[in-house]
Amino acid sequence: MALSRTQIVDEAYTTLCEQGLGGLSMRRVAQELGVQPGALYYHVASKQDLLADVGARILAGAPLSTTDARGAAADLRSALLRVRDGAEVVSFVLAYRPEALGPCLELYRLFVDRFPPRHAEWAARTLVHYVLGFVAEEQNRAELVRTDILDEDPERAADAAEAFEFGVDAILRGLGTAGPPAR
Amino acid sequence: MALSRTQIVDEAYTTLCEQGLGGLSMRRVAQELGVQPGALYYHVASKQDLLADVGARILAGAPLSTTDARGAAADLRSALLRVRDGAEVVSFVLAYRPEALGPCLELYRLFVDRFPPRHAEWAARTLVHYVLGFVAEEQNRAELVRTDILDEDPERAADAAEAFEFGVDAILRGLGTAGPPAR
DNA sequence: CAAAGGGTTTGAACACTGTTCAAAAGCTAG
DNA sequence: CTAGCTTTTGAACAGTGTTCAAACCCTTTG
Repeated sequence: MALSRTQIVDEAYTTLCEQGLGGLSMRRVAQELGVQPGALYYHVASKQDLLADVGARILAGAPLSTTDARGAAADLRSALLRVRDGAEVVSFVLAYRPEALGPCLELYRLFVDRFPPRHAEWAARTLVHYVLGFVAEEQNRAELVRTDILDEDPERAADAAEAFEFGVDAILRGLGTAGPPAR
Repeated sequence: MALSRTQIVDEAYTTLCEQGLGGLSMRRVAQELGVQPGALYYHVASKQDLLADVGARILAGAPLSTTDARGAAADLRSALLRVRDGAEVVSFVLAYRPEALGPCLELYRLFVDRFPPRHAEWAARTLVHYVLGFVAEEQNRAELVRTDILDEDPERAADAAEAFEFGVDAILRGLGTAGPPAR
């Protein structure tokens, strides 16, 4: 059967899940598809181009809540955590081709009735930047643990969800959106 | 003169400023020092090890305010912006060797009299994650512009500082720390 | 049925990357 | 001057993203 862009993105996504960003090479994807590396470049302009689609797929896997910002942030975090180095990939795509990340920026709808449009977008980005920063560190650490460069830190791991929510709640409180009352 | 670790870190820092992370290779650093690549590995365990020191140097360049969280966030952003891909490097080091980033995590002192220690650290990390996420996107975009993959967006660039402060203020408001009153 | 014309894939090459290690070189203390 | 230690070399290993002429396969036309 003829190779297709979708097939390549699928394989890249799978490889990313299994091997992380460090193990995701064009050559490996090609090999997994039983094809020479050069063949990929007929369907895909560059590795970055391919990554943009992979980033979109990461977010497509778990749609964000459209009614509750607190829930949406949690949804985003767990979508990212499902894929090794998910935050790093999505963070890159956010700069490279933000339009590929539709669902992510749809988040701003949650703020649009509380802010002028310009500020609603900033509010959404504040939340997204926090989530990406938080999960990027989480996953960077996980990769280092996997290669025995770092020891696991069970205490930190156990607190991760709570620490994450602490930040989300603070941000939402500051944005004047629904959240638990200030303590 | 004999090669030294400091000399290598200096050269790596300079190369990072001039060429970005994509142009920072062990071979290039070696060449710039008039030395064979292998020589570096007598003074440095790995590229990651080297990057940890470079990350520390990035932050050392501009010490953070120790009295004002809003100012400290701005200081952190401008320290990162001074160096190409500064946020990506520091973000990695935050996971790889956080103790090398002393000044960055000292930020938590600003929250220590308002929260129990555990929460003070989370508060500091919330701010740091946001700043890193924000600047990482800024700089990723800048790198893509530099390689003509993206067009410059003057409108976004002009608003960057304001957007950044919008987020910082929201976070600090949510954390219950000094900041402008809610609008 | 054959030939022409795509679209698709190959195979090889280019110019790189981080890292290792035996051997050589440089230097200093005895 | 020489033994011994620190430092550097040079070469190699096993990869990386990307390009491109040439070959291949398949469909459509004569």
